[in-house]
Amino acid sequence: MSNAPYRFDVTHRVCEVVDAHANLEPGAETDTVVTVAGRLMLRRDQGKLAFGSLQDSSGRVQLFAMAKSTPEYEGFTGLSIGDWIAVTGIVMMTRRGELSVRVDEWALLAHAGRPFPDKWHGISDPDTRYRQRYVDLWVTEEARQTFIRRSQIVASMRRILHAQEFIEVETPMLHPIPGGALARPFVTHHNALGEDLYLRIAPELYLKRLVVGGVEKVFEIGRVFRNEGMSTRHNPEFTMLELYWAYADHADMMQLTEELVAGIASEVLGTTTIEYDGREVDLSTPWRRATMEELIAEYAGVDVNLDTPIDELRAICERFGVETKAHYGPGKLILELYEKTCEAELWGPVFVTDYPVEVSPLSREHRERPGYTERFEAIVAGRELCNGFSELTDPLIQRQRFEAQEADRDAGDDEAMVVDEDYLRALEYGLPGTAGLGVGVDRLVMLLTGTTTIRDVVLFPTLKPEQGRGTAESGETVDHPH
RNA sequence: GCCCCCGUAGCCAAGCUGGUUACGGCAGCGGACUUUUAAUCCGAAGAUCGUGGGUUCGAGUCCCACCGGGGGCACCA
Repeated sequence: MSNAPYRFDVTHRVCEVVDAHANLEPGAETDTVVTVAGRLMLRRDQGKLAFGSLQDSSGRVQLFAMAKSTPEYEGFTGLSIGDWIAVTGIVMMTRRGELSVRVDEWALLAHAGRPFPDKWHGISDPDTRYRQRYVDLWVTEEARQTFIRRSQIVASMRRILHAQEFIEVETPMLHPIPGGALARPFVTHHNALGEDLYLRIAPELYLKRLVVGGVEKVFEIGRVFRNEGMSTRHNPEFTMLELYWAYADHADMMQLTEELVAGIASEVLGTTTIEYDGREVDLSTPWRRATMEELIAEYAGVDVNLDTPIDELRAICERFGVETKAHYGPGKLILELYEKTCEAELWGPVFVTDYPVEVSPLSREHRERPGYTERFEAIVAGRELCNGFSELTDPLIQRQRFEAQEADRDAGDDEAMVVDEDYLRALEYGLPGTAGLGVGVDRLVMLLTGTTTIRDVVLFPTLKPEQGRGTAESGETVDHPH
């Protein structure tokens, strides 16, 4: 059994020691005694002297040990890189001007039985970084910073929404009917119920039920699951912010969205001008608004709308290399054309508006443009950041939309929606004009941390199982000191 | 699901058109060293070259399959 202590009294975080003694003269010794703890990340032995670097969650500080004053000096110099230790001693400055804690007492808290990667080169293999994030976090400074920033971004998001009196809720992750988005779900099974359940693809329909229930401003930040391909911007489970705001419409929501994103950037980064992928992004408000058709005209140079003859639309799509299916109507064709020709080109931030009804089964029809909806997506750096709209509130129209979706499903579209009778029943009780928004939190974090792959903002991204490779069971030798 | 690329010791990493005992660095091990900063110096060691087949007198290198990863496409409110 290990004789490592069950608990240990630490008096200072490393950053507190560093901050409080930044201006010591070289060679100075204070009479401030501190106890710090962390991992030994480097060691430089020099005979009767030894230097080490102790790292905790707040930073690094040098350790200074002397054979004549450090107890069990041989044991100290025999520590492994990566060992968790606690050190008690005075704060001092070496002759070369490196702030240090003198090792007057020390204790081993946990031995690192596996060697840490190269102290200088770190880990380059992404597989190792994602699989063994516990190692990556110690070795890769940027990784640690990214996840700290992620926490700050989400905290800022909550702070801003709470300040506007939105209420945070949690709704089911196990859904009897997958709904609220066009996506393939993961299926699971509940034994006692004897029923299949679906991991949610969106919380949308539950949150709008809450508006029916009188929660006028509501949001949820949580995981959703989509059974789709993986890429630099797609992880099968990812985090969404969804919010609903009674009595408001899409224009209000666009304003809230840009203020939210710019506000988070200001709070967390101190600026609304950021750099992404080598280019500047100006998140300051207001953001440009442009209809989908205006953008198609701008980027593809063709004028299309819902009145364009469908044969002509198909021909245009083919000209731009868009793959079309027989059951696509004009709305779907226009959306496909937009996605092919515009989306990746849009640096933004820009709100793309006026999505066709055909591709927006939960959005309310545009008050001035029949066939279109009051829906918008914000595009930043060529990526979809969020989606929002004036919500469809009429239960009869919603039923028709669901039925149209089921027709698509019957035509072979396994991402189409199915009729949710309870949701329709909720709408029958009355949903006032309401605006809704969904934000991809991981993508927002990517944007604000300058990260180009979602795996760098998700602590444990989905990977294939490694099947025993590199695990203790594989017969690899592990150094057990006890 | 498709295409391209990658996989050499705990980590980083050479290895040109196939040619004998696979170059090094860090970490680890032994030794020297009382102010180092990726400490330095000396010494010894550590490799089923992702796995399995195949071609060849000879394979880390060429071919096939599989495993894992990366990028792209498809898919993706």
